[in-house]
Amino acid sequence: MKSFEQATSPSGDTLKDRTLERLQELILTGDLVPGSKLLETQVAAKLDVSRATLREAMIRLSEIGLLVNLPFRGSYIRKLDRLDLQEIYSFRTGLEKMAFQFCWDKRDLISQADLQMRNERLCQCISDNDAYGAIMAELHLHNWCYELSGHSLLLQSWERLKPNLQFYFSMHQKAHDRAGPLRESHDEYIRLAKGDSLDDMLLHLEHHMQQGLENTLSFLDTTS
Amino acid sequence: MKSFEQATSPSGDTLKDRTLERLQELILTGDLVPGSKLLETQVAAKLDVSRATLREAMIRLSEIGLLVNLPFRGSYIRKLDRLDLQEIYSFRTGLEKMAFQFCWDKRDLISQADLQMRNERLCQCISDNDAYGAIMAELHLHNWCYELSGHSLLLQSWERLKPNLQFYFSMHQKAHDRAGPLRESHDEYIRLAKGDSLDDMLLHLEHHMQQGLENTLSFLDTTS
DNA sequence: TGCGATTTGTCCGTATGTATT
DNA sequence: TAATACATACGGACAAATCGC
Repeated sequence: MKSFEQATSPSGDTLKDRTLERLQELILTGDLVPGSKLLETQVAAKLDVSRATLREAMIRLSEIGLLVNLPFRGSYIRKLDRLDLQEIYSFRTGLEKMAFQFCWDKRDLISQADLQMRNERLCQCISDNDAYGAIMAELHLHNWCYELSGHSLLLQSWERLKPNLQFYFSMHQKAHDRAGPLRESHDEYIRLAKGDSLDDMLLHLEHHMQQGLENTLSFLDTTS
Repeated sequence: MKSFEQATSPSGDTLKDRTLERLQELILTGDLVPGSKLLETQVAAKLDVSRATLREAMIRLSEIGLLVNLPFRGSYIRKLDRLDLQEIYSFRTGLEKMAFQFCWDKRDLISQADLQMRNERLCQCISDNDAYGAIMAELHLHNWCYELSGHSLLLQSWERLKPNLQFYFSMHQKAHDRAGPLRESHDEYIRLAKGDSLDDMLLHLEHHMQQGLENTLSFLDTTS
């Protein structure tokens, strides 16, 4: 189990990996402002690592999409506009529909109880008005179908997309100093995910994601 | 146009990028045997680059999936079994269905003529018995819907998956010294892609991909 | 437009840590 | 257990490209 986690999520073992995580954290928390340039020597000093190690971490952050690297010109914190948000949500919708198609026949009592628990954790965060916790809980809830699908390419693709979602939420929460799209609990989502109609689930996913997108977009409009 | 190509496909500009392409070429052509270990000093000397530059290229090849990096143990050429092949094909099916959903309303006379041309190039390669050209032509044909979709995340995901497909085809072609799954021309695929029923297209995609997978799998069986 | 300052890209030598024998 | 081989990581160096004046 331990070795499996290390194999799929090679984090924390090497300094390069820890640097990646720390830098990602700095981006997600908003300590590094979107659009600003990262000076390698400066950031390397700040994180107390060599330039080479930092550069290796930045390459992977560029692949995720949190950084934009322009050859000979530097790396910049990714700036996300509403078009990017629409792409992320539409892609996410497609991925999650795939995930449910793959995991559908693998559901059992244990995994359903697991799903239930993840939802309850989300509900708890919402009622506690814990915005950050709610974001993480919601992502963890949606992680369920990808894990259950047993499809490594699909899971990998989702893991790459996930930081972008976190980035949005944190970005606007920081910018406007109020809770982001604190969504309603996922009752319908859960009910259908436990149900016996895959078509209904897929249809609901379209609606669910569209709702999430519109929530976030309208949230942006209130401040533009 | 030039700057756009550089922005979306950052290739050839830096030594790191050229090294990535050269190393990928060595893998795809079978010069580097799947499962074998890559010694950094040795490969760096062979490619005439520094270890740092090579490592930056290898990181991105690991993300694509052509290399497997084990911390403190080294990097190995990815070995692909039939389970990996099934994953690649099923994921590819999902991606291409997404692509057609996004590009469907963007089709026009010009893009349809473009699609036609790509198919004719493929047919030419097949009738010429040009196995390598056919592989490239087929991938270029399938590229059409991703480009037309205008969805950068989707295109990016496909671009990441594509080398894995090339890897398979080249792998077995090399191993058995005969043409890989030289598929029939994509007449039905083209006809439906030009037609006016998205549902028919999506349905055909499932069948088309399943056919491709079975062709490749049975091709493996003949030698196991 | 040009020139100096800054930064990235790239290389090298070396030291440390890990895995394997 | 010791020894070897290798990956990891560091610091300094230089050229080339970019940026700012």
